[in-house]
Amino acid sequence: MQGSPEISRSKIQIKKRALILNAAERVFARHGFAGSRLIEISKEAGLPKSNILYYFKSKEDIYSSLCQDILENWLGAIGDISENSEPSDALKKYIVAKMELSKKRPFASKVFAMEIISGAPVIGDYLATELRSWVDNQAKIFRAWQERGHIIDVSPYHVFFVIWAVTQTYADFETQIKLVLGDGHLGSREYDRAVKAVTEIILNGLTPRK
Amino acid sequence: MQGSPEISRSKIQIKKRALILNAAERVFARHGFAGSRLIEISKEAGLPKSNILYYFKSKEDIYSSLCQDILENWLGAIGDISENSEPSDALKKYIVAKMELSKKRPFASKVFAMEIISGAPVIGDYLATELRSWVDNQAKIFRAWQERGHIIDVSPYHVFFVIWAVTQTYADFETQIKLVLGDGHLGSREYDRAVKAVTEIILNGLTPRK
DNA sequence: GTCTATAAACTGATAGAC
DNA sequence: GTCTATCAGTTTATAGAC
Repeated sequence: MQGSPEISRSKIQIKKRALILNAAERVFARHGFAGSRLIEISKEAGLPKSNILYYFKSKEDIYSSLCQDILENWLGAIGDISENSEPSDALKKYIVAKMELSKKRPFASKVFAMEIISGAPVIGDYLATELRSWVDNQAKIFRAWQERGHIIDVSPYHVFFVIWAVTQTYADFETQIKLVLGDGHLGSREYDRAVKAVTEIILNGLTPRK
Repeated sequence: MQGSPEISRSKIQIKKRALILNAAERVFARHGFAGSRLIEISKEAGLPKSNILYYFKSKEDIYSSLCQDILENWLGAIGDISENSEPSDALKKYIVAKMELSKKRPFASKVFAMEIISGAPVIGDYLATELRSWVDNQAKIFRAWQERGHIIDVSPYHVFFVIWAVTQTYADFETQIKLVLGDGHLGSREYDRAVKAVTEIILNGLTPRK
């Protein structure tokens, strides 16, 4: 997960690399790293295969560049949970932001899902360091809320596992959801229903009863 | 998803096929169908590669047999939700059963996750017919509960998507959970905490406030 | 920068000896 | 039933013409 800070690229390089990463995202989302073929990425990108290996030195290079790109995009899109806000406001914002991300970039979510199911060979280091310390910090805020009686007394870590699971399922298991709903596509109306159900269940679920 | 009812097999065939399917479950869980190699399955099973293709006619045959096996196992392990019981009792039973299945057979859960993320080419038909009609029936029970004011008014379908996502995350994203918790393994103590958190959040989340 | 040709290694599956 | 040998097709990656 080391950055590539010193590499200077021309305009066309930046453009083509972005085109290839975009195509790779769709291919890796469907077959994972090991199951994906360069020729499929090249077809998806509308480029000859050898052109792909001109812009990236290997299949692994494409994959790790993609993972890094997704990671940076996600970190930018989702903010922290601030201690000063009301728990319900802060959590709602977080959940809605994650649901929007699932809707906006479902293939990125699928690439991550496959990567983690495969044992996180590429992003494992990030999970164990940056993500872990981020969750540790958020957990402190949760504990403060719990001491004030604002949310129920459950492990904050598992609250995050629940939120992640639920919000990402609408990207990762889109196929299943479509087939069970009998809908050709997960339209905006159904997606709104999903956001409503998810936020209601989790927020209500975390709120104590007197 | 058609059964193979008429095929008679000797004892050794049954035994070796089970051994191979067990090995294949671990391999497919890690790399998905397209990313898995017969040689890896053979190593995992402790058999020479050509022996694998003596007991199964192709890689696809292994995979679809495995999917069918998992499906039957799951249908047997998890019962329906009965209308007559209290919603909280019925739902708690269902959630705990799903959590136990995730703990007991995590690789099976991962195979399914990868299959669905890949667009469900093999189990798609099952999802669109059997699973869909099962959920349709359960949804009616939910609607009855909602009319009596026993659970909150959200789409029953999304309640299932939430429950599935949360219970399966402890199998599928086990790697991430371990790394974030900083634990070498998801021990029984932590798993109990997970079951507690998940059931509390969902049951509390579905219970109306007067 | 782009594309054809091809090397070098691998993969699913089969044939046939034991 | 088990195992070695091997075929035919594929895959990543490189060399070199344009």
